[in-house]
Amino acid sequence: MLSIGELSRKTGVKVPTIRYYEQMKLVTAPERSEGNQRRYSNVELERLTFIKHARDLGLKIDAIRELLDLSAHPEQPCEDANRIAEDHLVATRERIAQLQRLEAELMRITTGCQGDSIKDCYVIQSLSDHALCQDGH
Amino acid sequence: MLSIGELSRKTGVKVPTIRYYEQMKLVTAPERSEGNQRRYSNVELERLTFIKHARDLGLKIDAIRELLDLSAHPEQPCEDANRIAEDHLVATRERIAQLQRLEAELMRITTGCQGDSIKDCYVIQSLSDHALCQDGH
DNA sequence: ATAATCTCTCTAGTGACTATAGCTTCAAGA
DNA sequence: TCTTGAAGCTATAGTCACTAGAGAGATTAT
Ligand SMILES: [Zn+2]
Ligand SMILES: [Zn+2]
Ligand SMILES: [Zn+2]
Ligand SMILES: [Zn+2]
Repeated sequence: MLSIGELSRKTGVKVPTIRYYEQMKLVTAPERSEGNQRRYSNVELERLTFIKHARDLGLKIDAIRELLDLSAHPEQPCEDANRIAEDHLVATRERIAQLQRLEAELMRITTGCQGDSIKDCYVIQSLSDHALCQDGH
Repeated sequence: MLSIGELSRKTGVKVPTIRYYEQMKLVTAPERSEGNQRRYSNVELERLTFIKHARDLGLKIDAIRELLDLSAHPEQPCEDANRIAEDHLVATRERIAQLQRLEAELMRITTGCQGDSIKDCYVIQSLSDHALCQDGH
C-alpha cells in the first residue's frame, strides 16, 4: 500500500493533483489508514500512470475519462478509442499549423526592427496595423 | 463616439471582453452617456485594435500591457519591445516543437491500431505504457 | 518522547475569458 | 408621444486543469 506521496513519486503526478483527480472522479477514492490517510494499491498506480501518460500527450480530462471507461470493457470494439485518439491528433495538427502561421508573422516582425526608438519601432507598428501582416492568422 | 457594441464590431473584440479589459486596466474607463453607457473615441478604438492584434498573435495580457506602456513613450529606445516580441517568438517555437513531438507519438499510436476489441487496442495499450513511445515528450 | 516530515480538509487564486440574471437605456417606427 | 425591441448596465458564477496556502492531525525515525 502506497501513501499519496509515494504514489506521487512513482507516477510523477503531484500530490494536490491526485486529490484533484479524486474530486473529479477520474480516480476512485482509495482506502484510508486508521488515521484517515489515503492508501493506494497497484490498481490505482496503473490507473494514474495511464492518466499521466494521456495528459502528457495532451488529452483532455473528459477524453481520458472516456478512455478509462472504455478500457473497463475489454470485449467491446475499440473504434471509440481510436476515434478519440484520431480527433486529438487532428486537433494537435491544427494547433501546430496555427502556431506556425504565428511564428512566421512574429519572425517577420522581430527581424524588421532595427532597434531605434519606440516611435520608429517596427514591432509596435506591426502590432498597430494588421495590414502589414502577410497572413490572416 | 462609439457605443460598446459598435466598438466590438469594429475591432472584433466581444462586448464582455471589452468590459473585462477595462476591469484589467488594459483599456481605461471611457466616458459615459447621460444614461451611464460607455462611449468610445478613436483613441480607444486604436488601442483596442492593437490589443486584439497582439492577442491574435498569442501575446499574453501582461506583455501587451508592457507594450502599451512602451508605446506611450515614443522617444525611448525600443529594445524592450523587441525583447518582448523575441521572447514570444522563442516561446512559440518551443511550443511548436513540443506539439510536433506529440504529433509524431499520436500518429504512431493511431496508425498502430487495427480496430479490434478494447483488450487488443493499441491506443489503450500505448497509453498504459510509455515504454512503447519513441520519444520522451 | 520528540522532531521532522507527511497528510488532511477547505478555501481561494490562476488566465483569459464566457454565461447568466435582472435591471435600465436607447433608437426607431406608429 | 408612445411603444417596443435591441442594446447596455452591474454583479456573480462558471470554465479548465491545476496550484498555493492555512491550520490541524498522522506517521516515521531517532
Ligand atoms: Zn523596435
Ligand atoms: Zn496581423
Ligand atoms: Zn483500437
Ligand atoms: Zn509516452
